[in-house]
Amino acid sequence: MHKSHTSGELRRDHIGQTVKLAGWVNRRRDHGGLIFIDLRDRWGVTQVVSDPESAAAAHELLNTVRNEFVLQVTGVVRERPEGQTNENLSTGEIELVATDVKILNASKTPPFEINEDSNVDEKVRLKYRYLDLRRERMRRNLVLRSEVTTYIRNYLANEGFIEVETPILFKTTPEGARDYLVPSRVHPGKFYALPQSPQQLKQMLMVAGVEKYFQIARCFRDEDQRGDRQPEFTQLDMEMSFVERDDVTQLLEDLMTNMIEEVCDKPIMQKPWPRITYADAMDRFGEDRPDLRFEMYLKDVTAICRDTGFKVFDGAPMVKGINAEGCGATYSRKQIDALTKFVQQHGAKGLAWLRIDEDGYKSSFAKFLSEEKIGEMVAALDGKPGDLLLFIADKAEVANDVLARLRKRFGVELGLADPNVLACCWVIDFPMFMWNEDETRWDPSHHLFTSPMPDSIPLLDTDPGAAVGSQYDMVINGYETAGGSIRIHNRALQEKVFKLIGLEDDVAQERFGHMLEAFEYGTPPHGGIAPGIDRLVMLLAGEPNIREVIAFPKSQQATDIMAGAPSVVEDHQLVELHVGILDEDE
RNA sequence: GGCCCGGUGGUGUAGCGGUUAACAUGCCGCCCUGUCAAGGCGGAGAGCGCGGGUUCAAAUCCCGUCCGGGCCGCCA
Repeated sequence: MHKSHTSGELRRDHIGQTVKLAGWVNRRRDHGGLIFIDLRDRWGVTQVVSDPESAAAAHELLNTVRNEFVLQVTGVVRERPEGQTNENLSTGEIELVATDVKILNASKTPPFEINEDSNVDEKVRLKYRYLDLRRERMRRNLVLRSEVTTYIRNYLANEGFIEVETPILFKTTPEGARDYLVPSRVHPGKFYALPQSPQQLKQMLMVAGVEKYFQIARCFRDEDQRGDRQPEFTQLDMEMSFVERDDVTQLLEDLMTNMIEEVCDKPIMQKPWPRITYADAMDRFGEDRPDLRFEMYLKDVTAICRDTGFKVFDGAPMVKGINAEGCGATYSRKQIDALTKFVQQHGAKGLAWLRIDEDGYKSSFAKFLSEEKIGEMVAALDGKPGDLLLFIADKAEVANDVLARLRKRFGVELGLADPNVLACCWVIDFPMFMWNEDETRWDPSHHLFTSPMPDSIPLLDTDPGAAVGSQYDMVINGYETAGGSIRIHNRALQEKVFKLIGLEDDVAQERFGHMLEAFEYGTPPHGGIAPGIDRLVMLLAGEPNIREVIAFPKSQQATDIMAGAPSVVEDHQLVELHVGILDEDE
């Protein structure tokens, strides 16, 4: 080893010992006759000091080093002089007096500061990701991520789970997201697909009698990027046999609660986690992934708004509102106009607003309504002087969606959503299907293998829209961080669901015949869930996007800026794969 | 596919029709034995993503394009 200790571990106890450290020059402070080097490695920083008298050669060499040089320093641990300790440093009570210095490697001046948390263009950070990862923020995130996965592995191993790897080269499933395809060399014209998740494979493991499976699995979806979406991402994929919904949610809730309290100092807002039905979530939050860190519930005032004589309200299927408390006093007309623009961008026709003053109202719509109706609306939203009430009148989907976005916007803008708290909850009782207007058929609201709740099985024949699925989502601070369900384990039921979502028999057979057949060989009841590791670590780390918790993320256009992927390939490689490139100029 | 924001020394920013393109930091040199974002003095470093246009004059205005980011669509 090039070092005997790390740069984070030397303390008073080591005083007098001769040790060897190796790491990077974090900072150099040259006093002429005396040079200080902050030597950094993954574990911390230790101050090295040159002694020009007893170690002239070492001093000379330290004269020539610069930031990010890689050094090996041999020296004696010494107590710092009276009044010279550094309380910001875990090693701040001691320093290493260099007796011998070796430059293990020099470094060019880095393109940005490694030793401070300065803002740097993402382009530059991603191009030099190996330098970006040296910085404290990224180092901390890498460590946190490792702690999360290590904790999960140990916990699940203790619970009797086994980790099984599943193929990366698998089969296309066109009913999901767009697949990444890999051409087959030995089968001209045929393609593997990278898995969007190991869904089918983990169910096959249940057929295989594994009973308790997990995997830290890489998943691939060829869709456009967002701050919380990358083309490849990581899930804790889990599946269990002989379980019901509450067994799965209980296990995951225990795992997550213990894990979070072990690796993260953010408190969990409520334990046990609230369980919210889909209907309740839509009613109070307008969405199925509510941010529970603050209230500002949506209030349905449709009934009040009937027969008002105001066309916008009378004609709308739904009128719903929120109370931005205190904003009546603080929001300017210009800010309200910005909110109007915001809701229009998301599909609402307009924003009806009402400011409550001490002596009356200021409003975009009050003049069209009776004093009495306005009083009822204000009462419904608990409005008081200084408040700003905002209403959307539209189809239920639009009113809910837009108000949910407004609510989340206020959560940030008004500082209602405490970034240091984790509000975890379960959303349950999802509808089994969502009506797809464009294709005039039912779409599964989770995926095609989700079982209906036992009571809902008869509804598949009579009223599919009313059927409740066994799906459960784990939501943290408004992010969907896991989704799972109890699966169908019966061929006839699976075929019925395929039929309902418009999968022709022969297509179902071609794509999922292996599963249907497997269900005929003693498949146990089973279910599972898959938390997204990237989002989870992002929330624990308090980062604004998942790129910050992925060592080598892709850009928004799905490229690797450091290596330059994707790239052109040699013609002979294409020939081997029986692949040609279309000329798309026309 | 669409909308929005951004691209100016190595890095982060200012400048938004006429400037010697400014500031901070980093970098280089000299001085300096107790600093820890060390300090002092001096210096080098960009012609403003790229291409075209308007203008007497463009980093500043217009068009196109590339790149990064946010969002809509998309994400069973």
